[in-house]
Amino acid sequence: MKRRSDCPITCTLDLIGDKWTLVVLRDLLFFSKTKFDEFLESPEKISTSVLTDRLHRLERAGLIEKSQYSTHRLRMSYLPTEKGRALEPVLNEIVRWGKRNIENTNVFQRPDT
Amino acid sequence: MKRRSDCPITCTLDLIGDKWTLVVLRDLLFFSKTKFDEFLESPEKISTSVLTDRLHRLERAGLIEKSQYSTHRLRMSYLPTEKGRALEPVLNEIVRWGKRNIENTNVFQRPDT
DNA sequence: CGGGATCCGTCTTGATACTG
DNA sequence: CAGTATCAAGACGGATCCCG
Repeated sequence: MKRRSDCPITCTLDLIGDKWTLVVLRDLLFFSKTKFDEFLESPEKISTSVLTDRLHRLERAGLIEKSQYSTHRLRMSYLPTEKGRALEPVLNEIVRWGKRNIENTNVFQRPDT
Repeated sequence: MKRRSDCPITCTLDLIGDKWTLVVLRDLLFFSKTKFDEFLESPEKISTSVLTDRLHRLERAGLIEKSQYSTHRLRMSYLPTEKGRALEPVLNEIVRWGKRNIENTNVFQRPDT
């Protein structure tokens, strides 16, 4: 989606404000996933086309960096940039809210939740 | 979207993780908008059908409450519940990130940004 | 007239199957 | 392993309709 206004909330949401993107970011930031297959394994069952799309968007937005970590066979890894890691507080607040306001969410073992 | 897992992030996103919902929440929490028309006036130009849908979802999720504020003529107002107001920290973190990491976002005068 | 609901064409997203 | 191609499903925008 194109930029819709100059509001910092709207602009941020235009980059990351959809469910699949945030699931990918969770996997990157909280579970340190880096490979295509690892993202596919998450319980939400993202499909390959959506995953490809979201990884591209995140890369274009400068939130992750793609690199080949093996010379023969293409083995890609996706790592959050500084800018991407700066989203952790946002994710943390979402976790806090979710745990307090939604029943039956799991324990989710991670630092400052 | 139905609940996809027991992850607190995913569950939260299933409720509020789309751009229009969060724009409406911004208007509710930061700009104290309460009336249908006020939401329509925002620069993002939400359409009436989408607005109707999001207000319903937020109401069903228990994040806002609808009430009639005038006896004759139906004049509705939408107010955040306790649970809805608890999302402020999430929005605040989004604002912080947006202002730091996206060019040309506006000043957005609100408390703890 | 305020406050929506509904319909419809279009644009976007997603699930699967298949490939370099 | 890391995607693309294809096609189906769903979300959106705008107009119009409806009801008190």
